[in-house]
Amino acid sequence: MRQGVLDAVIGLLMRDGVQGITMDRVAMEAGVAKGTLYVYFKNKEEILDAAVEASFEPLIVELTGIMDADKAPDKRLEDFSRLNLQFFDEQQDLIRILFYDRERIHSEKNRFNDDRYLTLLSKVAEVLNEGVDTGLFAPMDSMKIAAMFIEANMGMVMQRIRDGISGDVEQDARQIISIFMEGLRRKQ
Amino acid sequence: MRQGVLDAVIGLLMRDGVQGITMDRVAMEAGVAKGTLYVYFKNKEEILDAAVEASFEPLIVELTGIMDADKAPDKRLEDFSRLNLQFFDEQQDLIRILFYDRERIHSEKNRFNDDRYLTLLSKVAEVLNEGVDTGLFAPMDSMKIAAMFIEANMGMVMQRIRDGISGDVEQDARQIISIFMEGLRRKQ
Amino acid sequence: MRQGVLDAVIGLLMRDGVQGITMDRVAMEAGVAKGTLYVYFKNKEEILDAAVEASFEPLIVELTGIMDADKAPDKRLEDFSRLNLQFFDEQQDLIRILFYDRERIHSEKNRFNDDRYLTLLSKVAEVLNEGVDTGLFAPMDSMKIAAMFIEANMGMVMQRIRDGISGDVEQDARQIISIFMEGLRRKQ
Amino acid sequence: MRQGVLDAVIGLLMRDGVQGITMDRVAMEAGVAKGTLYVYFKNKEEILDAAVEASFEPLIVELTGIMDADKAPDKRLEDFSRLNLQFFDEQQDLIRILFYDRERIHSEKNRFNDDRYLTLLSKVAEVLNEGVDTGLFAPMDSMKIAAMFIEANMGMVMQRIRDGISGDVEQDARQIISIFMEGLRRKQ
DNA sequence: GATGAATGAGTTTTCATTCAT
DNA sequence: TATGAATGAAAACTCATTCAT
Repeated sequence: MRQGVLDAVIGLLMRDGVQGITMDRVAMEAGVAKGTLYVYFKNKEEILDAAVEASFEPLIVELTGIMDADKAPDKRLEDFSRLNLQFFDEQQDLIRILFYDRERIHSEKNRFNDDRYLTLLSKVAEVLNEGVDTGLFAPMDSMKIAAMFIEANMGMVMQRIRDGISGDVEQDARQIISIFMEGLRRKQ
Repeated sequence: MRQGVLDAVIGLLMRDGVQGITMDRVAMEAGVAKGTLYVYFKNKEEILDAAVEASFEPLIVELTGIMDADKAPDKRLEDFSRLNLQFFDEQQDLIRILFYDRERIHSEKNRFNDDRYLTLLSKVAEVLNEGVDTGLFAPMDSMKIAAMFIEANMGMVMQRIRDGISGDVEQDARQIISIFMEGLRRKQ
Repeated sequence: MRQGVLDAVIGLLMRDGVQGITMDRVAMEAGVAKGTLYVYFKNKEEILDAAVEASFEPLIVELTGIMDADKAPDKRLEDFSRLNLQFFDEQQDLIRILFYDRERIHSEKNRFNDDRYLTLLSKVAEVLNEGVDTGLFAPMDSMKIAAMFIEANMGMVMQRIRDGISGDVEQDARQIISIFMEGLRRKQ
Repeated sequence: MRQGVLDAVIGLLMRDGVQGITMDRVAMEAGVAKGTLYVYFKNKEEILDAAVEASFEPLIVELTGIMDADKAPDKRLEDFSRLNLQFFDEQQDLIRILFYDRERIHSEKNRFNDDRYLTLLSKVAEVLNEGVDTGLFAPMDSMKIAAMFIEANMGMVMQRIRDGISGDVEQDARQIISIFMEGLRRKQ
């Protein structure tokens, strides 16, 4: 039931965007009565939050798993990029939710989203630090670089979407890693 | 008058976010009657768009100028990063608007924002292409890299804000450029 | 407009009681759109409070005037009783509101009603004190006696209503005063 | 079970007032399922009525007993006042219920409350009549005076509560009786 | 008897927009 | 131009009641 409602929200979110979400529509889409929504969720905000949470859960879990994997740091970052691109290729409409989500990141109300994002951020920073410790990377302010890395990945995701998912994931993931590993400069 | 209304919207957007914008509040903040808003703007959407346009106009103009400057491509990218960081250091509340704006980028309604963003994106891509042409950069899919670059810059901006604007702009700008130029890998 | 809404509320309150008040009905009765109600009042509670306030305003004003009149204290109390009985004879449906109102008096939310009631209470107590000062009354805890006096008057009002407004006002007012002046005991 | 539900209602009534009563809350407070309430009571109204009935039962029983006691009428009235003050000193939150109850007295639905109140009223009137018959009191419209007496007692109760239960019960009870017996006028 | 999930009609509230002045 | 009172459609939310288990 709860899950059914969340699925309905995700569906509507994908189809009509955040502004298109009304409790009426959610109820209809979920095939329950409007009042039922309030049995499981306190109010609209809570439904939206739960839906966003639910839709990114799998990605977060997998990305976190990757960050903890037993591989070289640069390989893990590459896996991160690959998985990220894949996920949004398949769920590109979720981008819209992501932006909804991101806006909330900086709102005072929603600590949870902050936490989730920040946890991932820290995980990436840890991997960068590992890379520094093992002599793979030069010393850096790892939190800032982690933020850059995540956002750069999202930039690539969005550009792919604008292009209509052109090019394959593998190649774009390597492209990201190549830049972060080697920079843009031509090697002579 | 028109400008006063736009300033009011910006103020509200900064203070309360997109959800906090109502025509009532805009009118009150601008010190005009609600009906007056409709003398200058067709509807709410137009007001929002115009306000976002107005607030990012200076940044866009300057960034565009930088992209067209007569400097080496890598220097121009460095200037881009520096200006970007500076702008958001001074106007960090505008971040909220940015997210509003971003969400709209992917909505079907708002061609303008798309255009503005895409124009900048193209400008950056052009610079990258110039760099490729002059042998400074290796060949690349310049639109994707441009998207990554812009988003990576925003990642840095956001991390700076989360840190409470720690570290100076100059250093962080160089950090971004260093990564995109040289990558993360330790030089032996 | 505001007044029209209040009149509508009073009308509904008299006809259907507090529970029968809905914003829909109020709007319909007042002949305005539902939304208009929210132009003049913040919410339902405020409308109810304002309506109760408005309906007792005349009585309060007159009773206050009587308490300040230039007459002997016992005469003023007699006038109080007479006016009170008269008012509720004419507006007996307001009794219902009064009871609604009284409930609110002791709720934590509604300071205003408290104030209004307490002001009248103090006025009556003052008159009693004057009577004590001039040697007309024996010393007393005037606030408590004032409360008793007001409530005793309301008891009479209610019994008159239960009886179907039997007996004339003049006689019942004198009855009240006679008790408070002379007590129930038979004079030999 | 039934009693547990009634206790729950009383508790809620005391804590949050009439408006705060929902079947949900009653069920939760009583520690039963919502549906169970409908096994023992037909609907919400019946629950409220039964709860009010239950809470005033002890007072009513005792007051009635006092009215039937084998004492002089004025002594019985004094006992009435004393018991009344005591009861509400101990249960002052019940005042709220009383007002709820009073509102209902004048509604068409609730015959029971009316009956209960009117029974007490009649009892008091009977005592007054006895007093008249035995030559203790002057002739009077005993129902009206009974109503005044009861309400005057409630006025004292409420003033005591407003004062924070100042003064002792004994003294205030005597004060009420003194007024009804001798009036306010100074004895020379 | 007891449950509690589900209901949906009814209610309050919001707010972009209009329009007579 | 400027106003601001009025609108009403749409939205959020409440809660007494039912019913299959």
